Amino acid sequence: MPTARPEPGMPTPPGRRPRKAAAPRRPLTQEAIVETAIRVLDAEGLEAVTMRRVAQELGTGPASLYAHVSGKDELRELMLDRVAADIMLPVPDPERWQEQLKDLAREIRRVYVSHRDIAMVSMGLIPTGPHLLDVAEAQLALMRAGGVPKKIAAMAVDTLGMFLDADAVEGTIYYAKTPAGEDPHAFFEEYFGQFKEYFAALPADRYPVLTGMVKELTDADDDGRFEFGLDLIVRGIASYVEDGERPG
Amino acid sequence: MPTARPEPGMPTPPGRRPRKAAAPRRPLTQEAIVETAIRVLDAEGLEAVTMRRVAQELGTGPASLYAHVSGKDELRELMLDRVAADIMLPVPDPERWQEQLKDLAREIRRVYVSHRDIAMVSMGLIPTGPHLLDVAEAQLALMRAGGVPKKIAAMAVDTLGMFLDADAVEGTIYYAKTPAGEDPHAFFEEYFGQFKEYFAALPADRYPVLTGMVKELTDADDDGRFEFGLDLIVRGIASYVEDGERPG
DNA sequence: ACCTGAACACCGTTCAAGT
DNA sequence: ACCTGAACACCGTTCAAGT
Repeated sequence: MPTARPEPGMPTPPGRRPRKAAAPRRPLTQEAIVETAIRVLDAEGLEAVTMRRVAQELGTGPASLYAHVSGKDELRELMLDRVAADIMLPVPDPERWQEQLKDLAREIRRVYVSHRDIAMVSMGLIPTGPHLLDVAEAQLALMRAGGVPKKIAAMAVDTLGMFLDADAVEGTIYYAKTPAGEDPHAFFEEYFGQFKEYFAALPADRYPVLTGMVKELTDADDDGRFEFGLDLIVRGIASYVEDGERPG
Repeated sequence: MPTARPEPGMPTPPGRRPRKAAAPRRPLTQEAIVETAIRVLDAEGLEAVTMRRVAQELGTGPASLYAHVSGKDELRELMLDRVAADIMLPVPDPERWQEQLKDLAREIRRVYVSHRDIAMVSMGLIPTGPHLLDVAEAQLALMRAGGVPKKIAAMAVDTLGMFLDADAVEGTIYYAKTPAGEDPHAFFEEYFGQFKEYFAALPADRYPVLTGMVKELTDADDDGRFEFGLDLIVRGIASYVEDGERPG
């Protein structure tokens, strides 16, 4: 045992000051950095994931991260790809491709939302990470199995991705705004109630249509909105399947 | 003329040091702050719009802005609403509501994209500004004139908004990434070319479908993608119009 | 009422120096 | 090769003090 590391539980001998507080248990690796960043993300949201904060959590300074990660943007992309690994992918069944595509979209939503506002990273990003590409491959495989032309499938994977990103960001943004320490649900209720009042008080002469449907506009539940948009998109994609091309 | 302000063109008399460099020409108002912020946005993107930067542009310190604006978030919302004032709104023609809704979407896209990544502010925001509400009112009016049920119209305005936001953000993110001083078009060409190579080099056994349609995936032009998604959404909305409810 | 300087508590990234 | 402390050039917001 040539290491000078102190035995756990033993006090520091006099005059033998430890370097900082506690040496990082694990040597710094890209994996450890990404894991730690995701822990911070889950606990406090994407905004809290700073180079300094992640470094602190690992018991070092921010400069140390740059040996394993090129910067903040790369760290964010690595986090997203790591999260994408949790998305369960279907085995294509050409008979049921539309329902399978919807289920996959729901699964992506589930995983994204379970990691706060991680979807923000996906917005405007061309996927290059292995797991993100697995997800794209699965979507394309379902559509192609269903007879969707290549050109259409290529654009549809984009449109669906935009929808999923926007929905996940939209859905988590209120939680992100919840002041630390407050109950997110109660805050949300409060927050949303204010908007109902605001819309109801709008001048009817300037906004005749809007003020005539305040109830419909403010009652829209998240899941209903998601299912509505998803159905629109999947039905739209299906409309491009030429009858002869459809297997089964 | 009781003011001690120096005559323009005159040098500062000895021993009469001016407060800073030059006094702000206009007194600070919310309007002037928002205008200045939009000028910075147009020139350098949303990220460059900081309280300190806007203050500097107005010849003051950041603390001075807080008398007219509650903080950075409010300033961003005010900027978005100001920009939304430029969106030209249609007079509903029930016969052509689908084409009018598409045209309005194209107009929103045009205005958003002409102000860099301003759409980022819209993402996950419940519209409350007068001009943003005008736009929502116009969309709802078109759909209602076309016979779309209230409940559907309420959700559709949300879905369409998500699509427009995601598209505008997606479309400007590359420009936002262009290093200062470089030609955006040349950078974009370079940047995108690298992705083509990357996709072409992907392992075909793990990504069989994807690697079989690299051309379709990387050729997708922005406008084509937008029109595809827009058509999907508008056709989807139209499918909810009950035949009896349609005027004409 | 409005504006200010200074301060507080943060950022991402670089770099020379250490091991 | 990896890690570090210190520095650089920034952030948003608050607050006591001025006019």
